[in-house]
Amino acid sequence: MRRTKEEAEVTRANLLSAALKLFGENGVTATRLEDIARAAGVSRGALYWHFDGKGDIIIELLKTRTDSFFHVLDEALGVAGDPLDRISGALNSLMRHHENDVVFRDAMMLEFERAILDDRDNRFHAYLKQTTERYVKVFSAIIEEGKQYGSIRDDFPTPYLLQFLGALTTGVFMEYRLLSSGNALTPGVNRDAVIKLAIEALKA
Amino acid sequence: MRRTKEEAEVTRANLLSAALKLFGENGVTATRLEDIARAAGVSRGALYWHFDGKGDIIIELLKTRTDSFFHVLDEALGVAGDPLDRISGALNSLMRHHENDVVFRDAMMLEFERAILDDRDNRFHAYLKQTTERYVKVFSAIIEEGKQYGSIRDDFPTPYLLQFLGALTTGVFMEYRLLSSGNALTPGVNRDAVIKLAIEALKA
Amino acid sequence: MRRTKEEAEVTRANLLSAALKLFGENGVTATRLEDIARAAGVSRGALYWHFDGKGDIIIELLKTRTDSFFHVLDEALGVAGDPLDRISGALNSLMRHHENDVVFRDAMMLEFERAILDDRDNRFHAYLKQTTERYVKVFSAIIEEGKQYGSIRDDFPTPYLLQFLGALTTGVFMEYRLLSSGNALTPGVNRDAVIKLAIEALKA
Amino acid sequence: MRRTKEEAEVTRANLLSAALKLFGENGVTATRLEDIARAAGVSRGALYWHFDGKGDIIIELLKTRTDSFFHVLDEALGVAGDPLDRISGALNSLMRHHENDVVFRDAMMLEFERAILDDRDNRFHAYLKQTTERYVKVFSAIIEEGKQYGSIRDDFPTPYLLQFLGALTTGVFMEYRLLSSGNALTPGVNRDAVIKLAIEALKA
DNA sequence: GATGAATGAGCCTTCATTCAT
DNA sequence: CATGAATGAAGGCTCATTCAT
Repeated sequence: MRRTKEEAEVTRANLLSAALKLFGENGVTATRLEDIARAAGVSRGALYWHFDGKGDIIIELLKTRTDSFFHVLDEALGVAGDPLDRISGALNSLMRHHENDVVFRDAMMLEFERAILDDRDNRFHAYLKQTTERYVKVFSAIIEEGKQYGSIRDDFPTPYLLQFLGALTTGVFMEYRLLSSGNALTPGVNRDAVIKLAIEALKA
Repeated sequence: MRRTKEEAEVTRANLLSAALKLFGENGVTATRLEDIARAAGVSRGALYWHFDGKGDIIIELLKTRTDSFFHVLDEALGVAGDPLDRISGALNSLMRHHENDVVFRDAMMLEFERAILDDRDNRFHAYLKQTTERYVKVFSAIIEEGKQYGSIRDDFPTPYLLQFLGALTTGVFMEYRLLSSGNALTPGVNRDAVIKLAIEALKA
Repeated sequence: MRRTKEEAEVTRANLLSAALKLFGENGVTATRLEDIARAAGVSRGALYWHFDGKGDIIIELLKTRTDSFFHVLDEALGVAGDPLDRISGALNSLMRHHENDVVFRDAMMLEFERAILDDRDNRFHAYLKQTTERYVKVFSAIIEEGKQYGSIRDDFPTPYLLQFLGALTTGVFMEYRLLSSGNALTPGVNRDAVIKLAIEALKA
Repeated sequence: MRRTKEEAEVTRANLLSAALKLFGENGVTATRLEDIARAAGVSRGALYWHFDGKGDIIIELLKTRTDSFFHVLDEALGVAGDPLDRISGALNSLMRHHENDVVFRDAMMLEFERAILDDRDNRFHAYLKQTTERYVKVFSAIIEEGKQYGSIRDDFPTPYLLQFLGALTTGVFMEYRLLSSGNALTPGVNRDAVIKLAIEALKA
């Protein structure tokens, strides 16, 4: 069957979103290409026309993930005002997306997959590295800004504060993930409380 | 061939520790029974003499994990003095073990494996649940104690403080994990800083 | 590699006939999927493309067996004339097929495989039941007809005559089977004699 | 544990009867040595002390089978009187044993196991051959005797009558077997009717 | 662009057999 | 005599990947 370029694009997009959904639900390893193809309504052969294989799909998704993460982050941090408030807003925004946007959550969780972490041929490493570095840069900047501004404490080196913030964020993300597996510590995440406590810890 | 009862116990122990090590290094899914057996210096058949299969090994390891986790935790919390100091000490102890004791770290990380989280036949769920519940109980108690004692803030419900603490701990654990994959935010975890910030956030 | 639909059908048919042949020669249990695939000139993977596994192949073969058995039987019984003669003709026809058509013989013998008889998950049972019931119905009818017609003895209930006939048929079939294993009672089956004796026993 | 000679004999006998029972219930192939040993209350090692392996057990059982079969047969045929009556009695006796003596039935059925029929290394063949030949000799003799006596028809060569009789017997045995698998033609075997019909067919 | 067919490597599991104790 | 531990050869099945059409 000959298809137009637009139809092909649709197929490609369907494959990607099907893959992300299934990766999120069942994990990268447990998701077969067959599953992805079926969910996208095409055959495995079609998948191989659009992508070079499983790894290629993952890379595409990692790219998208970086984009959507920083899109949310930049928007939240890019407002005017006290940097600490903006950090608070950013945390809130990230967590809200995690809670409400399943695509966003699936994309974030991709990062914690062993299949990606233990990247034997270093295919994915670059994409993760890139995110990490940008994350560090963005947050370091705003923390520095907050110190200058006077709202963020000055008695800790920025990397330490960054680490505190990063760990907390990661931990909350994991809680969301554990919630869907029924293994979370508490029956739900109280966004406001966690953020308030984090912000207080950073406060000058 | 191992013949005596003691030698068999050694074989069994070797299999378990080989499994834990390999699960930690390469992930549960990527670890083949063949790998475990070879690392333990026996054949796959021997593995099946001691265990019912991969799942059975995982369950044994999860049991051990619970034991070692609470062993560390109880010891750290079980001293006299200000509950907040004891929490601080417990965090320190857990993180130190994570840093220095690779067996401990591998055991802790087992919990975040998708193969275990997405427990289709609910074989592992009970063991995770058990840990989670005990963790909640232990930490809730000491937080309450701290409130009574006057060193922990009283303006947040205990579950919220617990969640904050839990997320931070999980996040730091993940950082250790990411460090070994080369994907951590920072080149190392500064234990003291993270703990100090966390404790300050809880302080009355 | 077979690519077109027709070629795929050929592959499928080859797999089935190879399976039947090997089941007949070596038994169901002793036949490996590898053997079947190799005999059909394809890989084991191809086998799994066409069938769900060994059990699925068996079911297909059982279906075919029912068809070919009743095809032979109906044709032989469906002529005009004395029912007893028609029974005689049917026995003759079945035995001749057993002697000359190795595919027919293998298909018939499938039924006596323990792997099929001791059908733990009741997958095959339905197919056997179906054949048995139809066999009983067909032969009961013609025996009744023969009684009416006056050529078959009336002093025995039909089920008893049916049983006599069935046992004799089964026994002769087993003889053919034993012949190929070199364990038969006699160096060959004398069709005419056995049938004549059976028919005389039934005669009014 | 050191055991006396008598105890060892008991173990051996237990192993044999456990094996026969399990072979009868689940088939030779599906019965594991582990099953046999467990049913006999010993370990697999013990089994290997008494026997050389699965094949050795089968051979022992085949020997016993021959003995018990001819014991029943000889006793029934060895009376005085009309040979045809004695054949009738023998059939009755064999069928009665099949119906009532599970050990006898299991022993008889052993013969139809593929594992034994398709004896690749010809280990069992001799034992089967021996039975077959003796069976042929015994029945040929009594048929000849019946012809002489005048009660058995003279218009068929003895081998043909023998074959008729043998097939019928085998067929009835199979019916007993199928009964326990739930696949028999009729809900039970009517011994008297089948025998009467067979005898009439042979009658002079 | 897409499909259906086929490959082949790899994994889990079973089980007869061996053997030190 | 008997046990428990261990071996190793298969066998069934899965799945990423290839490719003619």
